[in-house]
Amino acid sequence: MRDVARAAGVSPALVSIVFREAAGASPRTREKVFATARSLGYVRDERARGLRSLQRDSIGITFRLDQPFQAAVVAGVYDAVNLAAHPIVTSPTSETRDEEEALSDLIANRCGAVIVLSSRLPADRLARIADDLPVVSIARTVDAPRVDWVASDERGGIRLAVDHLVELGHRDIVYLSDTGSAGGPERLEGFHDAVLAAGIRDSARAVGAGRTEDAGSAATLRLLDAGRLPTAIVGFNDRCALGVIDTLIRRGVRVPDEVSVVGFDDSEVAARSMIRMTSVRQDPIALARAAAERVMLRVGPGGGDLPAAGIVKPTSLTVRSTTAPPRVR
Amino acid sequence: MRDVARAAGVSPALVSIVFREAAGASPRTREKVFATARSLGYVRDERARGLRSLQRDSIGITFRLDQPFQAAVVAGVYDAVNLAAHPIVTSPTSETRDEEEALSDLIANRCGAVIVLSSRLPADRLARIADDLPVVSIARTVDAPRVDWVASDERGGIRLAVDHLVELGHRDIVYLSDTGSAGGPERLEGFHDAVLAAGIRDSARAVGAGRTEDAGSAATLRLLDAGRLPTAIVGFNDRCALGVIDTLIRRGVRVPDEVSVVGFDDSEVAARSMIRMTSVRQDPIALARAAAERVMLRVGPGGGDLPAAGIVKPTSLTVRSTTAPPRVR
DNA sequence: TATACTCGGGCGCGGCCGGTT
DNA sequence: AAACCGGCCGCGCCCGAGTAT
Repeated sequence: MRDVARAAGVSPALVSIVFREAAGASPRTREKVFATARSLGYVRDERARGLRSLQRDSIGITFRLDQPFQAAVVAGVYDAVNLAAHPIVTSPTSETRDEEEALSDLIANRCGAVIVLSSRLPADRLARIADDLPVVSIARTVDAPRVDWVASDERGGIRLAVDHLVELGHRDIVYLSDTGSAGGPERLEGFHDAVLAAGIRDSARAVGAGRTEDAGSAATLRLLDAGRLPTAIVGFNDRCALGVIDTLIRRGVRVPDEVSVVGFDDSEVAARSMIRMTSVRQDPIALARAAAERVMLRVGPGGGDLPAAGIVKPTSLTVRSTTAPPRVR
Repeated sequence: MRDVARAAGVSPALVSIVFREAAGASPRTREKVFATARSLGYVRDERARGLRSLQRDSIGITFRLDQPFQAAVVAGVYDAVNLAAHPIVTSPTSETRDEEEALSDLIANRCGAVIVLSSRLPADRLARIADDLPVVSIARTVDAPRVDWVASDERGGIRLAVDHLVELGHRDIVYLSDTGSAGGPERLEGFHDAVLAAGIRDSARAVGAGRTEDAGSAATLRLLDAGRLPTAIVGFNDRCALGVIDTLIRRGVRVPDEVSVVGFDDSEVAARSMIRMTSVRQDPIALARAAAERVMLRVGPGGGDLPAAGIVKPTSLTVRSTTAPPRVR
């Protein structure tokens, strides 16, 4: 900043004024300062800025690196946030880097608020963090004071899937559940609701599986080996459903001729590949936008006093080629 | 830190000493300070730390959010870097957030070095950045002074693919190229080399395509409509190859019975789904580790004087179910 | 002399002051 | 009155120089 001031022939204080877009500089000077800064490749020191400006305005995000859906949400958050007012700090998790580490990085950077994606932390842990700074959870409902959340209508989504299958004529339906994941309990409840509403309680059932291709594959193998293959399977998510399809095909079971399969997320792989999977769609951009608005409200003046809000975004069903009427026996 | 000092009954400076693991504190005091810090939920302010400690030791990374391969590399970098000595700052790019923005964030955080993944910036731009701080490029060779790079053996990878196809009996091979992407030119050269070496120059050719499913699909449609379908297609990457397979199947062309397809990256989708794609494998962990070592060398004492290094990591071929001998006509 | 601890200055910036053109 | 200057403080921490056992 000193260098820019010297090069532009003005005082450092004026450069500061220009960069902050504060009053007290002529348009001509503004342009001159910006120009010299550009030619010097100068960028304000974000650390010093954050350190000095007492209000902590940056927004931290934790997300899982290997989850494309979460990547889409993160991209959406960047688009929805006013970056000039709220710099974003990302802190990814992975197989070997857990959420606590990721959060601790955000706290070390003194973020003014954090957005957690599909957090698997217990509600009371999130609540403890929310004592210090606003927490907005995406794709995970949190029943805690002061923790906001934005999630898809998981219940309704599974219901769309079941209704679609019932309409096609299916009654023998299996839902592959994963209650350990964010949204898992809601999806399971949604399945039970839908099954009751459709009056197929005796022929439909849920079994535990998981959120990966391997989990879907293993669950399918168990169904095959037990000789209890249904006419339709609803996967916990697209990855799980992919494992189902893969395994069925390998065992010579045709999809959708013999077994229909529905996924959840409507991720790119469901849409693009030769899979053409019928899937429950949740809108990452809508989730991101809602969370961004909420978090900007929180870091704004008086935002700390707002009661915790839960925002539900609708889901829809994308019908493709892995669902069809059951074979008549 | 003041609060911790007060609570522990010591001076702030001593707390600093303890947290830095520097000499000058008794084991008893150390434990007491850590204990009170833990009970207060205190984490050092990363911004102030970086501001004061003149040596800029943090490592910035830019990567593309919607590229799973890059996500794997980022996870690998976290594992390979000594995080206590070198905090990592991530700065993702997306459809709407370009590399320059991402880099500017890293510069604003005064990173001591940056790792760029599959950068599409021109070499002279990277060189200009490298005037100010060490730059290590992953999955993109850079011919510039002071810019290190770590990349897979793209040439050799394509050659593995072509040799595999030739061994199966293919002569009529098309390579779908994308010279606009990192590694693109090398892969194209590798294709030409391999074709020459195999003596199939008259029947093999490269055509422009792209790096997405749509690009692969469009190129395939052009081949189909021109009536010039080869017996084997090598995609620029897995996503491109996926588009190829998808389009072939929809047009009633069986894979691999009528046309063999090879991808590049050996990403999760190639391995897991019902695709079972033969693909050239590059090792994200090896790339990450090499880059991490290089960057830690650079930020270390005397690291600035090292000449630029290019490190090539070997590729391999993962043979699955999308390649087979050509149909005898 | 060594070990344990304290003190004070300053990193780059923001924000406020009185003063000058 | 608007545009600008110079200076000072302090955000939270690091660190060299100092003090006390």
